[in-house]
Amino acid sequence: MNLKELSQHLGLSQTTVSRALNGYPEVSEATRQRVTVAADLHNYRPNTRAKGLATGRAMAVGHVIPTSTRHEMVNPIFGDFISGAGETYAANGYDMVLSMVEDRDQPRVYRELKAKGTIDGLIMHGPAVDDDRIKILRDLGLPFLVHGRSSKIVGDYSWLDVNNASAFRAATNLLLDLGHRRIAFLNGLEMMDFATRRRRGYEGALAARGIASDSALMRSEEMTESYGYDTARAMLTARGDVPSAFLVSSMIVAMGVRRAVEELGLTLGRDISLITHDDDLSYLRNGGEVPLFTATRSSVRDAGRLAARMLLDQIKDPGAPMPTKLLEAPLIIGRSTGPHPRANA
Amino acid sequence: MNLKELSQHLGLSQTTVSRALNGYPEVSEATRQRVTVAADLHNYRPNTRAKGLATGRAMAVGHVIPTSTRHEMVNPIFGDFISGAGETYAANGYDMVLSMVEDRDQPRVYRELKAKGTIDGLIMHGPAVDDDRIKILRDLGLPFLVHGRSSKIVGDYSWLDVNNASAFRAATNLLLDLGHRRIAFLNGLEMMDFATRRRRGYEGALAARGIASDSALMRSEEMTESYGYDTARAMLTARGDVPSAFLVSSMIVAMGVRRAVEELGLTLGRDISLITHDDDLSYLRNGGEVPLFTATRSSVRDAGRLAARMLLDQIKDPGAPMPTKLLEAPLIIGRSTGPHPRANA
DNA sequence: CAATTCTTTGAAAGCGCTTTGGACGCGGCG
DNA sequence: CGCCGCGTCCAAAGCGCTTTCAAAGAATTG
Repeated sequence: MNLKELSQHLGLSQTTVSRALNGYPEVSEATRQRVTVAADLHNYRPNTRAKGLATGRAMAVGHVIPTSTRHEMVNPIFGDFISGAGETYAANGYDMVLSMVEDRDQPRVYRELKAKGTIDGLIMHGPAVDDDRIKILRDLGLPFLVHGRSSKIVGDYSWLDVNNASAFRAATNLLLDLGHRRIAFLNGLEMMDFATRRRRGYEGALAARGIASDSALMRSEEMTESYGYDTARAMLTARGDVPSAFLVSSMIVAMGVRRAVEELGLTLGRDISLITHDDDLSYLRNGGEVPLFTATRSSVRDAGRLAARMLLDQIKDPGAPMPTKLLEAPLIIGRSTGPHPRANA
Repeated sequence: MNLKELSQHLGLSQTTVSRALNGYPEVSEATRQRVTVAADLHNYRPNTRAKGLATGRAMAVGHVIPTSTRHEMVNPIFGDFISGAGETYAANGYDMVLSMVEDRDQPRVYRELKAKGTIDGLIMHGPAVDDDRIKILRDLGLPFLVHGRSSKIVGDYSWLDVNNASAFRAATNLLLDLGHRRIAFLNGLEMMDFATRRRRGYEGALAARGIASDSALMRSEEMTESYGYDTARAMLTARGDVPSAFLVSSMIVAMGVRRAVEELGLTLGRDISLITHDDDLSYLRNGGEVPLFTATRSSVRDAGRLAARMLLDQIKDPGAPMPTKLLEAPLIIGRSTGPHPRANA
C-alpha cells in the first residue's frame, strides 16, 4: 500500500492525503479523519526512502563504533549506550544505523555516510587525546556529537562526557582520607581521552596532599579482568612497599583485582581498599542496596539517552550553539573500602 | 556532487555515467575509465535513498534487539555479535540498522520496518521456546534469520545456532567422568530457547548414567555475577550433600561462582569443579594459553559474521532453501576442573 | 556496396513521496 | 453587484537515481 493507492482508494489526490497525514492545516478536519482512519486501516506507512528523497532528510542517525585492529575489543559499555540512545531515537521516529569501523577507515566512512546521505547526524565514540576525526567531521558539515572529549582539539564541537577528572579526584581523596598513601592506579589505555583525565584526577589529588605519584603504582592497559588480576597480584606480592588501595577504571578490572586480593587471603575493604568506576551496565550490576565496590558511578545508558537527545536537537536546529554536557559521577560507598589497616599503628 | 552534475561535467548522459559506475557492459572501456576517474576525483557517491527508490532495494539489514521491560538487560553478547555481523555487512556494501525494541512492540516494529522499506532483511535475536515473532516474520515475507532457534515452532525458517544440547551434554559427561555426581546447574532464564536446550543436555547426560536430576541443584535466572555468587554460596554452605561441581551458562556467572568458592576457602579445580559456556567475548577473555575456566566455547563474533553472510545470501536469492547452521561448541579444558576430591576415598 | 548486426550513447519514464503554484467555490465587503 | 480573501483541494514538478526503449554510428557480412 502506497500513497498513490491509498489516495485513489479515498478518491483524493496524493497531495491531500500527504497533507492530512503530515498534519498540515490546509485540509478539512473531516477529510483528515477519513484519511487517518483509512491509513491505519490499511496499515499504510510512507516509504522512508521516497520520503527522504523528497524532504532531503534521512530520519536516521549513525553511530560509528571503533574496532581497532591491534586490540580487537568491542567496548563493553557500547551495548548499554546504544540501548539508551536507541530509546530516544525510536521515540522520535529516527532510525539508528551502526557502523563498526577500523580506526584507519573512519575518515572514509564519515565521508561516505555524508555523501550517500544515509544519515542526518552521527555520534562519534571513543575519542583519543588528539583525535583528528573531530576535525574531519567539522569539515564535513554533518551534525555530530562526541561521546567523550578530545583534550587537544581546539574549537567548538558538541560533546557529552563524564567528569572523569573530578570523579577520580574524589575517589583518590576518599582513599587518602581513609589513610591510604600507596594507591595503585589501574587505568585504561592512556591514548583514550577519558583515561588521561582520570589520571589527572588521580595525580592531582595526590599532589594536593604533597604525595608524589609513583610510576610503579600506575598501569595503563586495556580493561580486562586478567589485567586487574595479574597487575594486582604482581603488585601485592612484590617486595617492598605494596599498595594498600586500588583505584581502577572499570568493573571488569575491579573483578580481577578482587580475585587477586582474595586469592592472597586478603579481604577487600579491610586489608585492601578498592574503588572502581562503574558504568552501571545492565549485565554487570554493582550489587544491590549496598554496592560491592565503592565506585564512581555514571550510567552509560543514561548517557546514551541524553547524547541522542542532544544530537537530535542539533539536527533540528543546526544554527544553535553546539550543545555540551558534563555529567558528574558521584562516589557511592560500597564494601570495598575501609581505613588503612595500619592507620592507627 | 550528484549524478546530474557529474554527467554534465563529463559531457555524458546520466545513463552512461550510471552504467559505467555500476559495471554494465554496454559502455566502452575508454569512457568507463574517464567516468570512474572523475567520480572518485569528485568523491561521488550515489545517494542511497535515490538508488534505493529506483532499485527497490534498501541495501540495509536490520537487527532487532529485545529489551524486556521486566529485566531491562541488554545481553552482553550483543556487542560482539553485532561487531561480527557488521564486518560482513560493510564488506558487502550493506548498512546495519539497529532497533532496540521492547518485547510487546516487536510485531509492530517488524511490520513497520517492512512497510517503510527501511531494510531488505533482518536478524532476530533472543528466541524464546515458543516465539510468535517467527510466525509474524514468516507472514511478512521479509527475509530473516534467527540467532538461535525456537523449539516449539514448526515449519521452516533460517537460523544459526550453537549446539547447546551437545555442548552441555559433553560438559556434564566430563564432570561425570571426573567422578562428580552432584553437579549444580546454573542455567539462564528457561523461557529462552537456548537455556532449555542446555538443560536437556545436562539432564540427558545425567540420565544416561542413571542419575536422577535433583531440582535442588538447578537454578534458572538472568545471568549475572551475583546470581553465580549467591547461588554457589548458598549451595555450598547448605547442610547435606553439597555439590562438588558447577555447570554454568556464562562467564559472568562463572566469575560469581568462583568468588563464592574462593571466599569459602575452597580451590577451583581441586575442591570444586566448574565448567561454563564461553561466548569468547572480546572483553571477557577466558585466560590465555591455558584457560581459567574449563568451558564450552563458541565465538559469538564468528556467529555474527556467519549469520550476516547467511542472511545476505538469502536476500540475494529468496527462492533458495532456508539456510540453517548448527555450530558446535567444543569443550576446552582449563584449570577449573579436576577429579572429585573424594574420588578415591 | 548495400544490408545487417554490434557497439555505444541518450531521452525519458518511473520509483513514492513532498511541495509549489494554481483552481474552484463560497461568504463577506465595499 | 463585483471583488477579494479564505478554505479546500489538485496537477504537476522535483528529489537522485536506474532502466527501458530508441537512435546513431561503426563494424561486419554476403
